[in-house]
Amino acid sequence: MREKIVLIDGHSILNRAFYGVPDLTNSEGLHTNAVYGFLNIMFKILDEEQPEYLTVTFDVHAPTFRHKMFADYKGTRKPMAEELRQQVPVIKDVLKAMDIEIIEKEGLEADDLLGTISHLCEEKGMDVSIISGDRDTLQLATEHVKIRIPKTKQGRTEVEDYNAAEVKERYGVTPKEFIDVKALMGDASDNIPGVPGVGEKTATKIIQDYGCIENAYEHAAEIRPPRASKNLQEYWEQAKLSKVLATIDIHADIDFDLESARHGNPYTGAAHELFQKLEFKNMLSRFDVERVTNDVESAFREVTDRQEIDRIFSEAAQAPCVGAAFSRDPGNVLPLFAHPSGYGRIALAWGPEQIVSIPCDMEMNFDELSARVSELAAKIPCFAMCGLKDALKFLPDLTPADSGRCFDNIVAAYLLNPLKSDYQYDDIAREHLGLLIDEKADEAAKSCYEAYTAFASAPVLTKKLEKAGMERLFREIEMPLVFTLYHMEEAGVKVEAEALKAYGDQLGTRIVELEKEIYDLAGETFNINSPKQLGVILFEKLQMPHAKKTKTGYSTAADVLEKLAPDYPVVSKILEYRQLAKLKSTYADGIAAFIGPDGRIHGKFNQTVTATGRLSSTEPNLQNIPVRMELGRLIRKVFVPEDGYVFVDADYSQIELRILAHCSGDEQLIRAYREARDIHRMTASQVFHTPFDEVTPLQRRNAKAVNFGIVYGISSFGLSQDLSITRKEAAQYIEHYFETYPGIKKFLDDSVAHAKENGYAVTLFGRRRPVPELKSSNFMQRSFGERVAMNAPIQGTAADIIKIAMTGVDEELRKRGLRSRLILQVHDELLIETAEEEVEEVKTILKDKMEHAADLLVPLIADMHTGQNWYEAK
DNA sequence: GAGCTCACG
DNA sequence: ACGTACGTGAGCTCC
Repeated sequence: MREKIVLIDGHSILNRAFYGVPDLTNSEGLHTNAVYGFLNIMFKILDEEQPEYLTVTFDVHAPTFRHKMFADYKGTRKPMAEELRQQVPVIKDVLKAMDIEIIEKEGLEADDLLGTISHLCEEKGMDVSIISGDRDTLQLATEHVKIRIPKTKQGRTEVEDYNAAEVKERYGVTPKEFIDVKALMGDASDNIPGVPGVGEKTATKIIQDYGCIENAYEHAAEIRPPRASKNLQEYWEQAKLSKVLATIDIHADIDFDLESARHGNPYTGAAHELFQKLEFKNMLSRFDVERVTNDVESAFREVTDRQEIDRIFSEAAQAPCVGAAFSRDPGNVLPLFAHPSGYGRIALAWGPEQIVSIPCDMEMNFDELSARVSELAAKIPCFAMCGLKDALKFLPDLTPADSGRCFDNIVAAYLLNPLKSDYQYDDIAREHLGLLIDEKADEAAKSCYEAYTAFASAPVLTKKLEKAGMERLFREIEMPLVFTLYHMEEAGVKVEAEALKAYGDQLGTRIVELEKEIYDLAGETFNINSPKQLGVILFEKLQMPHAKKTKTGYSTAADVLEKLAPDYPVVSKILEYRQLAKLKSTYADGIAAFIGPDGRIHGKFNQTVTATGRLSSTEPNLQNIPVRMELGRLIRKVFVPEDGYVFVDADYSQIELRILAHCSGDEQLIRAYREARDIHRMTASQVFHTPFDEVTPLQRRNAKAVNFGIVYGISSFGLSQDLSITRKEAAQYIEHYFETYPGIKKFLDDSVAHAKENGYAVTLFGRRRPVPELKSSNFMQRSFGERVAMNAPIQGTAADIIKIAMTGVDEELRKRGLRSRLILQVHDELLIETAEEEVEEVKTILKDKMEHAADLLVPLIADMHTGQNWYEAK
């Protein structure tokens, strides 16, 4: 049995994969499609061939590819796309992690490496498979050297195989003759000139007749067509040069040690780690978890003995840092002792060898156990958990005053990279500790892992935060906020269930009426909620002119329908139906489902979701309750304070524009805010060259839109859409705007330049938002990155500021022993459920904390309102 | 689960 | 020329 080696043409396959696999990115924004495709091809080949040896070759400096798809008519080479370039070091890392040999040698092309190695191996009596996307390598095919060209078709990989016989069959010449064919026909992408006037057909014919170009040259007179005959003689030197260029060197001077190419077990721990990071989830099944376990587990202990538990708590109390994890234990046979929340086990870690998991049992229920952890947490220098907010309910000894000694590893990981979709402890362990967690571990071991991760990653994360200049952001804004958000969620907001039900019923009645009217006008019944069906009715059956299309069909979005509404009564009805259906399903019925037994909604405020640093709100979303339209706004009447309380609401006046004024240092804008001028009117006056007092309402509205646009990272197209004006007009507005406020132009340019240089945008308080899109070779993506780079510092700074205000307000209310509570945040607005006798004091506190949350070059203004419900207070 | 639509700042 | 405003979450349809 002949031994076998697989040789992979690294760049060529990576390139194939890049263009064959749709754009994939992991949650950190790293492009991964080429790496993914490469590995798919490699695994397929390895599964099939089971070779004894494996090597991947790369060109050392490969700014370009030889493949034709990159060549333009001049034969020059296009630079590699940035998204692909990024992935070259990644695939090399992956291969290294899999213990797969990589060969690259300065001054040698990958083809020459492939040729030489395959020749060496064949001489040793081995079979060789060369995996390449490049047909140039076909000249290397022999009886024992097989060229395998993968094709990615609709996600499936098919491979074309060529030994010498298949080359002859397909191209009519032997592999050696293939070189001569190429010497005659040339190859623009490889800068091989060939002989003018000789293409593939003629070249093949000539070589079939004469075997090589030298013999053809001797018989040049006989060659037909005459054009080829003449040119072969005239360009003979060029033909000889072309043959040299086209010939792959099979005797290159390289050190090749077969043993180091031996194919062992590629499924290593390091590879597993990388695959997780790249989020190649379906490839993880190739890994045998047993092989990638680590030795942290050997320190794990499950403890049930009372005396032992006592010893643990007294030992941990002496430790500088304790990591903890509360876990739900679905396998617990004694759910009796668990908390109603499901928590039934607590793990603690206070050293690399000190990792214990304590299940609840008949001698200690969860409340007792957590009470001991609470005491412990309140007296040690550092208490770390992956997700502290949800644990605070069981840690009554921890107060906001202790936040400096608390460490939420998830919040820290979020600050370091806010683009991820979630922050599980095992991801933190892998990313920040290089620790792989055995997915098959039982609950006891998993809780140990989580506690250990909290304990061990805290110093690592701290270091990284310091290095990124985010330590104060973390310590002074985010960690205190954990407590404030916990307080807000605990407090919840009272909702009048009956009134909400009545509102929903009212909507329901009207919806039924509208449905009937729409079906009458349409001449048939259909599902109005289905954009697909609606599109067919409007644009095919009723023949309305369709302005826009989506990927899948007609657009039926509101802005399209609004243009049709004046001409088609049915469209107005559909718009009204849509509005009401939304209000009923999302708000009336949706919100009602979250009212708890206490008559209140305890929605979640998420601290680690948004890219910019804002909070997000879920279950339900309390940050998008209707306000712009009166009918929707009425819903706010069911959000009420407790008896004896009123709502005090405050919202920042134009906080983002004020931040822009501060950050840009633009003198005009700063002066305007200091003088409390009407900013939109002033902008209109200057941009449209109109005296301040003569600005029309339309001009002011347009100027307002420009101001908004600036904050979003303005584009003439976006502005023109928003204002329904031409792009040219929009561009003029912007141009005038920047002439008026040169400081702002400079600030926005600088923001983009900073993000391009550093890879992230940054807020006034040091919060970072990575902008990987800026490196994209795709115009649209890159433009998006530029807008993000302009918007993120502004939106993010506003988020920083209101977070400071929130903790300030929450802590002040508590410090003064008031009964009033902060209950909602809506980005630039805070709502306080205020005890009637505390109203004046609360208003003072709220206004003071909001307006002095940051010291800017312009005043921060919070507008205050009170009311008996949210509708009145806004 | 993706795509569309629409509610908010 | 390219096709778009920035940031979210939820309900619905349809594959």
